[in-house]
Amino acid sequence: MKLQLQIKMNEALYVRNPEASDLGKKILAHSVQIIHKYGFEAFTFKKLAENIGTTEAGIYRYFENKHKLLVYLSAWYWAWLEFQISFQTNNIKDPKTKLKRIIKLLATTVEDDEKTSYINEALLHQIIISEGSKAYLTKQVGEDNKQHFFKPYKDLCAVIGEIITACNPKYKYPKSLASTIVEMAHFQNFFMINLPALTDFGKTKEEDEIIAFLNDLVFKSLK
Amino acid sequence: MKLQLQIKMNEALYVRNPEASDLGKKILAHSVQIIHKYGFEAFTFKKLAENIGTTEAGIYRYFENKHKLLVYLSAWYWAWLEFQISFQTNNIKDPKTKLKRIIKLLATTVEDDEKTSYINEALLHQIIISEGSKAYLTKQVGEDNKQHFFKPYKDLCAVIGEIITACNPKYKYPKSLASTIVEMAHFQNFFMINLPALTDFGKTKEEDEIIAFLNDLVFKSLK
DNA sequence: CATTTGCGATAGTAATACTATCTTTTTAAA
DNA sequence: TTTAAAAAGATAGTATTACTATCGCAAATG
Repeated sequence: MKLQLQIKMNEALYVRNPEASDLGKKILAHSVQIIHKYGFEAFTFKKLAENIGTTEAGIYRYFENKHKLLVYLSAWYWAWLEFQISFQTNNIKDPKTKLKRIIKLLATTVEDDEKTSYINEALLHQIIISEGSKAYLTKQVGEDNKQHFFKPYKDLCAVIGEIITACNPKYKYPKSLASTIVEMAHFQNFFMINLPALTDFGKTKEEDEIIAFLNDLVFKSLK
Repeated sequence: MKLQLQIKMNEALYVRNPEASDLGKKILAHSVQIIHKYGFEAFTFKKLAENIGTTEAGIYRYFENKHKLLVYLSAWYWAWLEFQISFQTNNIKDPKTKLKRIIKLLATTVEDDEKTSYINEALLHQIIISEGSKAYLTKQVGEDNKQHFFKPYKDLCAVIGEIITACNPKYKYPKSLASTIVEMAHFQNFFMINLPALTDFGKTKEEDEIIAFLNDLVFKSLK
């Protein structure tokens, strides 16, 4: 028997639950492929529909617009990542070891997770690196936040913030440090590949160096 | 006599130099206003043209498309900020004092600079916080980088990286730390205002706390 | 005085981001 | 097994966006 991981998504993110039908799952699967290939700007519902073999109207039955779809994918990613983290750090008692493990998970290219058949996590991870911030860098961020669209992201940062506090209860900026390492795990990766002058890893292009940088940053901060 | 600060911009960023004519300056001035008010997604050349009292075709004579205009504004901002920084830290010899001053300049709301009449730096600063990353978070980042569109940003980070090295020549990640503080000076500000759960400053919403956080982060890293 | 240039005005096109409606197929409850 | 509701397919249509092209006037330039 195969385990299936189901993530309960905020209902306001979709018109019809894409995880509850075949077409819905295809929409998720193919949108990940297309956004990864062409970028979010060039991604349209028409292309997606053609790619799946359905019509534009068919997509609109699931998602109001492409922004909502991006927010959906982003929320899904953070929820999935939080599960990965809680799973993979489950037995670790020492908060420092735990934090190290988390940094590694944040900054490492993920492999496609068999537990979720329709979403390719490896591609989604790439998408979140280069398109993820566009989910909240908008004029509607306030509205979207009121509807709890960013809850998975905030939850993850909260969890990391608590572990930071467990490492050093006197440290004054656990939440900001948490959001810093989450953002930087992605940005330093993007810079390393695309704007290498902004990093110290341009030559080797090794994720391990990003991990070393983030560990240095965090554990010196907590000393 | 009034001093005029002229920033020499990359010629590939525009079709016709906007700083060399009246209409061009109006395009810069009004695009800052409109992007600030409606956000970059809702900003169109048609709205801009109507706002100025010219036609769409008139705008296209200056900028190929709105992405180029955003990259232009972003490049202008970083070039302007680097000048501000070099000006305001000119006499400071101690690299630590210098770095502190820079962090303050990065994280502080700027006032409109009288030296540049047509661009409102205070608004532009806000724009760069919420739209700035969209200049490079695209599929064309490689092409754009080849044409040196991000040179002002990279130059600023390089300058900061050198001061970091001057503070502690043994520190292994000066460039990554530089890009981290530049990005975080903006992101923590955005989060503080829009997604306060991601920061430790949600209650007070004080820029000074962001500065304190960044100082803590940097100087513990360099110890 | 001739000429470039800058700009306004107008027109047109392909693509995007939707909305609406009607029909057929699938599913699931009576 | 029938029946009706839900999902999906097919088609059409609209407003807006993101451009490109052309023309002619007026001011600056040489």
